[in-house]
Amino acid sequence: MRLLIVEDEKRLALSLAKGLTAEGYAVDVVHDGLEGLHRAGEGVYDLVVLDIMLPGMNGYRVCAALRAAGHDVPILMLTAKDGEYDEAEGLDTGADDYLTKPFSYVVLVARIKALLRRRGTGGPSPVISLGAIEIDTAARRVHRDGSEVTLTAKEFAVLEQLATRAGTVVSKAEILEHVWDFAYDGDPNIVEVYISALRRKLGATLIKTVRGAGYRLESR
Amino acid sequence: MRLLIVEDEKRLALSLAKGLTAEGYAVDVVHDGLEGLHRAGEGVYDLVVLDIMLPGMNGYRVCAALRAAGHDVPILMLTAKDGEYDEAEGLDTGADDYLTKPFSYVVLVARIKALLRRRGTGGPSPVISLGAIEIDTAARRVHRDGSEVTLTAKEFAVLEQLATRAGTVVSKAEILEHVWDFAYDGDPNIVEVYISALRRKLGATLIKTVRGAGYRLESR
DNA sequence: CCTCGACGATCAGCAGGCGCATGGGGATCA
DNA sequence: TGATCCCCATGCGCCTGCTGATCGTCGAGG
Repeated sequence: MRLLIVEDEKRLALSLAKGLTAEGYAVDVVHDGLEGLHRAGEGVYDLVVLDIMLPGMNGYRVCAALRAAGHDVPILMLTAKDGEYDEAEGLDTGADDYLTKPFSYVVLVARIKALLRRRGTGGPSPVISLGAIEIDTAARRVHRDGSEVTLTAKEFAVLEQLATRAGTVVSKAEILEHVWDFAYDGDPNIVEVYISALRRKLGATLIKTVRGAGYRLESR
Repeated sequence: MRLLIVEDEKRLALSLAKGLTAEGYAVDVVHDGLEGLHRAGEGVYDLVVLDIMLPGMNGYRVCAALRAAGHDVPILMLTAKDGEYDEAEGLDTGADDYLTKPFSYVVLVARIKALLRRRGTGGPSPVISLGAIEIDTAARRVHRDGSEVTLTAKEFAVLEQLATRAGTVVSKAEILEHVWDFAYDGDPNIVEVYISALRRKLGATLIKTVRGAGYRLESR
């Protein structure tokens, strides 16, 4: 699950990025509106946190431009409470939710999860069930034969990526793209390491290797 | 679905055009940067494949000019691997994706499909059914009379190529061009080797030899 | 109807690449 | 400062992909 934060207050941006990374999301940060538009346009993000007051291009215009280009990525807007910009305008341009500064971190995380849940399954069930394995994406917990398995943040992110596309082959490049952030430039071997860890914890049969193509999670 | 190819290497351009036409896209080709800019500016294309080294006007400038004029058509850039031009610069000018020569045809098609999908328009149906044989392109699985047949990456690629054009004759040269790199110049016998392997796994009757012309997959 | 040449099919063997496992070092958090 | 997590590096084994040689088949022409 990969997020983009477009926020020019460096301290706030850093703080959000750290917290969300700890939650298990892959987080990229940009400080400029135009840059934010380009990155969000890549289509690899599952959600965009978008400040309104930005250098380069303000948040409303970024949001409107994304929607005009046909992107339906969930957008959570941030704004200062003091007039000039207001909620209605934000929602008008196509934002999915809206938060007024200052806000508490837990509220932000709750809103993000709500938006992702809304997009993810459409229904109220954030639990993906695959044979003996159950994945609760909201609680970030995994059960095997009823007993809980503890996964690290990255392990969970890789599993989630495979699970949301269960039954189809996901290439190593795609996993890298969605789980790691854009600063990462390392060995694709890292994916194999995490696949290996997941197999050790969840059983060897769950994840199938498709040589030369990627990995596939059986849908049942 | 209409594509524009801006590429001055005539052989490569022709080859791409033929292959993509076979995939079901309508393809136009121009060999000059300025001409490419004009055509792309007409706004009738769903995607532009844009080489960087071009007579008239180089690819970066074409791309930048299109973006400056407000066009958001997806752009896939092509470039030779040897320095001077680099990825970052391409993406900076507003390209959506980027491919280094030499690249394999299947990779190119995958990127094109990914870009088009990102824009909301879906690709063709992933499951191809031919009599007793079923090909699931997303899961990379093939079933014969209901039971799964395991194919290697290359075997699958050859089969996929034949299947997308089921009922028509596909020449050995076309298969070579589409499945192997453009740079590949080995023994064309390799195609026969893979046809042989596919017949062994899927039954001898599925793939018909058209002597002197190529192979044909019966559509049912 | 037979012969011959060209094209296609198949097989075995080899080298290289891909995927997997493992251990260690660096960063981060309590 | 200890524990955990993440990433990198290395080595190894197996499978894949390709080559080259041989065998089979088709079709034309005498």
